[in-house]
Amino acid sequence: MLDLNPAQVRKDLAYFGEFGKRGVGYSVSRLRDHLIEILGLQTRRNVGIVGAGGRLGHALALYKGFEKRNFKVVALFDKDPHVIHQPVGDSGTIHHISELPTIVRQLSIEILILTVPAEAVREVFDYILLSGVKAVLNFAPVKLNSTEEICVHNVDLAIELESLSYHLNRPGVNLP
Amino acid sequence: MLDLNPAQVRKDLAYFGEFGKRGVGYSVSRLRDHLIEILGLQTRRNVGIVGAGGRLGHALALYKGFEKRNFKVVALFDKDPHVIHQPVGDSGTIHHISELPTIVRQLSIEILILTVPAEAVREVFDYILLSGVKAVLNFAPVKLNSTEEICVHNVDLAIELESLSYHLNRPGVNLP
DNA sequence: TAGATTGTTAATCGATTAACAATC
DNA sequence: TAGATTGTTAATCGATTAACAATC
Repeated sequence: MLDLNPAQVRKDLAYFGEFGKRGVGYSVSRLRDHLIEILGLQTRRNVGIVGAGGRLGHALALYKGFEKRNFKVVALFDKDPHVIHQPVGDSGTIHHISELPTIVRQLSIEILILTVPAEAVREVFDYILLSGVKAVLNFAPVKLNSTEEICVHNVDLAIELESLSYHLNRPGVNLP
Repeated sequence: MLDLNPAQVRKDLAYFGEFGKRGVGYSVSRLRDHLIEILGLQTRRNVGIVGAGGRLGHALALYKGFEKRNFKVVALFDKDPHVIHQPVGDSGTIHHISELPTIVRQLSIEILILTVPAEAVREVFDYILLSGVKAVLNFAPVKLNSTEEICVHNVDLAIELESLSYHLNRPGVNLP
């Protein structure tokens, strides 16, 4: 499914330890447990959404898929005074971003999802750095770089479309 | 900004042609034009959203950022009879997915964005294959593989969080 | 013992980087 | 000519794959 050959799978697993028995194979359920452990997926992670007043933030706040994968949206933030105190689903009401550092610590939030417009990113990111959070998933079309302090994953929807546009121009170069 | 060295930039450009003058450098605006040409971003691409009745589909349908990057959402689709004929922004009303193949051809849609629940993916993807569209951006948590026929990019939000979870477990391994 | 499968070492391949001739 | 910068070839590095001993 992932286009890997057996040697590569064994090599990658070897990086973390020995999980199989020579001549026998791997126990699927025990291997699964090891992978959950390696990825840190045993413990539920608390997540906050910054820009929850926007449509994307709203959609993600109400998305049921995160709970199934052991992530829980526990707090919502926005800059716009009009949406503050608005309730969204069962993640409580929207807080002003100035409260972010305090609430992140109070609720042990480990990951922040950023869904603010490009213009707001710099200001909001300062609050995020202040909060001490170590992981950010950024949907704003502004690349944020990871540092020793904080790990950022950037998801830029327009770039995804641009990448598909490139493939449309050269048929046959589809495959991975 | 991208952590590339000069040699790598020259190498990558060389793959597509010669865009600079030795001893002088690159003309920024002409290089920009060449890159736009290579990525196929001169022409506006028509986009359809499948699963526009859901919150994510709805958010993407109303997102202003795509137009700025030369993509236009021209049609919306869903399976749910309750949302059919509902208007969303200025992309018209929501059509039933059975109309997808016809409308894709009528409106010259080149890219489809998939925002349906996991259970609906298989059924919907059959209509997509039927439509002959060559590029798909899939947000459903079900990996779809590219073929000679169709190029699929998968964006799985839960996997992004899981990846961040892994980094939370090993501080210092943040950098790219 | 014969067959199978792991973990690991060695060989291969491709991508990144360094070096340099060509050019302004 | 001296200095700078490209395009390209060669060297280096790392990742993938193949081979094989260890083990059941």
